[in-house]
Amino acid sequence: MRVKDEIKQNAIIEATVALVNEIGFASSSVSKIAKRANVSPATIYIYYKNKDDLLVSTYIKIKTCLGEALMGDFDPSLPVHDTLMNAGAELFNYITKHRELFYFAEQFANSPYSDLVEKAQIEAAFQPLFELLQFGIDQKIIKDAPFELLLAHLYHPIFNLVNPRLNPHFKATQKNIDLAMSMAWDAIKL
Amino acid sequence: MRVKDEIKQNAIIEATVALVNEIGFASSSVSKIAKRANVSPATIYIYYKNKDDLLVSTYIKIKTCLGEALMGDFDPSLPVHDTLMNAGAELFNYITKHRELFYFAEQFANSPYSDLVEKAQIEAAFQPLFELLQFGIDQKIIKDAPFELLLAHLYHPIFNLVNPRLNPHFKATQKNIDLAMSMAWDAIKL
Amino acid sequence: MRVKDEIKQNAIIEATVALVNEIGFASSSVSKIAKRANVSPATIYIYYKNKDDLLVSTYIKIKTCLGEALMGDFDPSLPVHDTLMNAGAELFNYITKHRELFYFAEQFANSPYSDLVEKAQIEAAFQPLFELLQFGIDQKIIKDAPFELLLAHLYHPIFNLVNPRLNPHFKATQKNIDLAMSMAWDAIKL
Amino acid sequence: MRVKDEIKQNAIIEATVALVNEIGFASSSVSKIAKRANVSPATIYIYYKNKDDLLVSTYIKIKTCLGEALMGDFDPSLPVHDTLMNAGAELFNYITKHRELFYFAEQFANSPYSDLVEKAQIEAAFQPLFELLQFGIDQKIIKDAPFELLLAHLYHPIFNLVNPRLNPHFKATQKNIDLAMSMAWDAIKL
DNA sequence: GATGAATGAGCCTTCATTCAT
DNA sequence: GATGAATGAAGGCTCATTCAT
Repeated sequence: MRVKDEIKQNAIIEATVALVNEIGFASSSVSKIAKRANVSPATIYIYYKNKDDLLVSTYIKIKTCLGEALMGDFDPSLPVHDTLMNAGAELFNYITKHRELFYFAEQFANSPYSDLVEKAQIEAAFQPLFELLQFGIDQKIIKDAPFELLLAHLYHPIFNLVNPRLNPHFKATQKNIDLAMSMAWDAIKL
Repeated sequence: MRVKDEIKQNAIIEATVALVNEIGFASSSVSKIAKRANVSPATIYIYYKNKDDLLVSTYIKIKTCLGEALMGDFDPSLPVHDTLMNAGAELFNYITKHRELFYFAEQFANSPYSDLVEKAQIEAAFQPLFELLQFGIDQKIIKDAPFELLLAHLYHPIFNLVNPRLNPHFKATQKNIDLAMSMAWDAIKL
Repeated sequence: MRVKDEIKQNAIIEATVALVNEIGFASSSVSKIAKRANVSPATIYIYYKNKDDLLVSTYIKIKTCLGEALMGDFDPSLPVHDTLMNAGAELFNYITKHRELFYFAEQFANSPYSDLVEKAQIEAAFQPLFELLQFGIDQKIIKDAPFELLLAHLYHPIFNLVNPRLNPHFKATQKNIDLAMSMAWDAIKL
Repeated sequence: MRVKDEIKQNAIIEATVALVNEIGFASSSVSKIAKRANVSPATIYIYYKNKDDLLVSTYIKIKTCLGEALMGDFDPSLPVHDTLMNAGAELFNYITKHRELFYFAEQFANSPYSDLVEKAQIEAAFQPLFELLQFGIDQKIIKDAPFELLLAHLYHPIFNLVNPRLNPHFKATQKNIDLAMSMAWDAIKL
């Protein structure tokens, strides 16, 4: 018998992301995705249970990747400040290099599809960051606030700024990014 | 006649917002909205050119309302800090009182429908805020950064935190909101 | 507004019956029926909740019609024997005149769709027949057997014989029909 | 090798019959049957040319079996009446013991699939019965009527009564079966 | 202005079948 | 012989929109 074809699966994922970015979430039908991936609609149902599964799986994959990119190389010997700023730079890097994936994830997270995701699964990928923040709080370097609050000020502005749908005029220059990160630090530092 | 019209139109808007919040954007069909509003599908096309127009108009209306609520009573005699903090509190108030409208707007802004909106039209509603920020910059009270950057740190964290889809665990207590606003001020103040 | 079009509805029913007889039950898709009825597939869903509803409704309509044809003019003054034989002739008449309807009903009754039918609804249409049989039993003209048993011998052979799928070689001559009915009488008479 | 084959083939047949009885004819897809039989869809195409062939073969096998069960031990020394009544009892026995097979066959015979069957092939299996009837006619024990007519009265009522789809309320007690057979005899005897 | 009927296009999914291993 | 992957076609149904009243 034939064996599942990784090339095919990747083509499906890429087609999904690309199409969603081009024509949006609601208009991206299974058959359009299939056509884009040069695959039969039925083939998609070999790799995914249904359309929801396809989208959710793609989102989780992206999000997990992002987590790894962000926190893959936390250096415990560095000061908290430096590590967080590095991660911010890394985040910006990742987004710039994988714009397609990022846009898809943003659109997904703000859509009702997001409700289908086991949130804990994603939070797990960000565990190291939580631990670092806790350490910063304990060391009285960072304000003693819930994680969500800290993250909302630390990284979310970047997410927001870098999204052309939300900030069409923003220029993602190095200077602006540095500025954004330094403002973020001002927000959370004690 | 006129009165009747407005009742029907409001019913349509309310149905749209409610349905989108319940079953999501893509699943909210015109006929479902019509049924929810106790109106014929055809009637919707009397008030709106098409489905896009219905959704876009609803979004713009909400966004304009929000702008008015936020900046309706800027008191030029108050310090910049106080005015911005007041507006933040007002923002939070508005969201709490009109959760439905807010959720709809967020989902809309992050969807491809957003691309259909003339952004300038909405920015106009926030002109007073821009002027205030510029004044703060000129007075060397606020960091000299592009408006988007300032706003991304000033109000966007609130938007983010208050959205249960993005932050399911966040408790919107007064203490947390105050904390968030004070962090926001730390971020933008010079 | 437009009003529901009886012509259209009849076209749908006729198309359903004709198609099912031609290409069979399982192959008769909604869109094929629609095409045959010169109607959009969507239109069918205005008149019927779904495919099952279309088929079940059609069956019930046919069965009810048959009941009326069979027992529409029971003459209480005639002997039981004559009434039953007349009804048999009527039954044969009806089948001959409405072969299409009959074949459809037979195929339906023996398919799993049949399970969707509220049997009581159909039995109601045959109440007069049950009463007549009971009268015959009470008068010691007919064997004292459950109704199903009597009917299985009285009319079911006709149903069976007249169905070319089950009896391709049977010639439905008057002589054969008369013979069949007289055999039926021999079976049930005391 | 050979043994293995037969096990697999039987699993396929059993799965087919069971599934058709459970979810009906039209919904029984090849892949569902395969899953039920713990076999790959492709495997079915090793044993059968296509889906039609699978169903038709299964039907013919059942029908042939039934013929053998019915007429396997005709005893020429017995009176015609006794032989026919015995066969009736045998028929009822067979149906009771192999309900699944019987239901499948009934559904099949009344569906368009039935048109694919070479009828002569099946009639052959019932040759002894025809000969016995002819003998009864010649001996002036049985009415001189076409075989179909005789059979329609002799055994068809049993088929009808015993099918819960057609007679949901009928109780197949020994008394009722005996009664049915005696009525059948009354119908055909001279 | 307001309506429910009507529609062709398209939705998601499964089908019967074949392919490559 | 046996398998699961792969597929174009078709399945039932709903969509955004227009028509006739």
